[in-house]
Amino acid sequence: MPSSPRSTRKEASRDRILDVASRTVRRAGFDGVGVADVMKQAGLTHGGFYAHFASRDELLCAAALRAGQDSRQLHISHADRLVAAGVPPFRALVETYLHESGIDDVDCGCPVAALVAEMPRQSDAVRGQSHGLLLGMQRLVLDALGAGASPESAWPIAATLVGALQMARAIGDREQALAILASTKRSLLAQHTEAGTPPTRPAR
Amino acid sequence: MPSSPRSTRKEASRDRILDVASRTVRRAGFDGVGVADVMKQAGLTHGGFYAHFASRDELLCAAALRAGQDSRQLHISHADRLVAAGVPPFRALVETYLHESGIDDVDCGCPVAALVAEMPRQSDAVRGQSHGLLLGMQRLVLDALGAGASPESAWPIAATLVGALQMARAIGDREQALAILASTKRSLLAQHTEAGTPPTRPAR
DNA sequence: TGTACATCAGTGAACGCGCGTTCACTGATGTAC
DNA sequence: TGTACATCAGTGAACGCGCGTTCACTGATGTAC
Repeated sequence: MPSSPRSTRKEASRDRILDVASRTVRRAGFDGVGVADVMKQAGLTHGGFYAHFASRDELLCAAALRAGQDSRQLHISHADRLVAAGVPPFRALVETYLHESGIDDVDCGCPVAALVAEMPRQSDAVRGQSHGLLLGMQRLVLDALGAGASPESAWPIAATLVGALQMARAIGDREQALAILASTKRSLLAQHTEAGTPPTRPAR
Repeated sequence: MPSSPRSTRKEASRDRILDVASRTVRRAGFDGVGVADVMKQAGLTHGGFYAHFASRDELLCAAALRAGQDSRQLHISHADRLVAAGVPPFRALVETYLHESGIDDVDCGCPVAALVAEMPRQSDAVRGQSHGLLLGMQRLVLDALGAGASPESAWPIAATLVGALQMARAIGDREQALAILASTKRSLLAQHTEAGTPPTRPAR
């Protein structure tokens, strides 16, 4: 099929590499991304890597970006389904983010929860991309809060979501992990159920 | 001074190694702890390491334990000073944990914030110690909440503290980091200021 | 008090291994005539 | 339609390096007589 003007095969390879890397970085962190391993999982040999990326660091940047896009899309498609079924947006956010499946499906989960602690140690370029991930999460929360919410009011909520997911994953016992998710959901929903009132009114 | 019965010199070396390792693990994560580097910072050569620990993994266990003890002690001494000055215990917890200095002084800060995302990937032994760190933090929050609080009610608060500290550290901009800490403090204090009422009443 | 010896903490060279990166080469694809 | 050639994605061996771990050895400390 010689229809495409410029090589689509290389693009397909790069796409596969990025897909593997974006899952690996969420499962194993920035430190856990190895060039040879990612290439192998993408069905290639490690030598060809530098035809796609100038360095491992460039891969980390691209993987962080891709991870943000993918997880955002997955989150929104799930939350929107709840909203369409009549669930209020904020509750849809909380139920989606703190869903039980987030404990196991780490490699398609939230990259902020996976990477936030490693961000300060990364190169300038990777920290730049990471900053974008944090702002993306802030935006996600703000959208769920509705028009009246102030930008800063998103941070405590984002922090609670991220921290709870991390802890649920870190606790060995399954039952305790579910208890963490459940009590965090309850707490967040209790704070933001004053029907229509913009939450966490900033003291001015 | 031949007073001590059994060698105190080796114990002093081990103590120095552990002190370095407990700070390193909080600054650079489990992955960032290198045997040779830790020994060098402790004023020793790497060859002598295995006279003190059976393996790097054993060092990680001991370092996690020490980090938990040290940061707990530091936290309590700071919070108790506030309580002695008339600050309510829960507010003392929040002000201490989300103090600005926590952004910079990573290597004597909370090991849960530093390590939680890496915990699931560690060996059984290290995950065991890590579990202890999580329970230690739960206890810290419960103590600040007072007698009436249920154990599960500590999790959302611990998650919020951990997530906010991580995000403040990860955001490049100083001003934004302080904004995250400030808005999280406000949010937590607003939730738990119903004067004496046990917070986050679990729906039974 | 002094000499001989055992103990023990720490040294530094060496090991095998996996990593990121480079590079000469292969083999397939697509173009030129 | 067919042959010759250029392009290009990917291969696999090789590199230098730092890691965790091992081990023969050193030099100081403390005990025995």
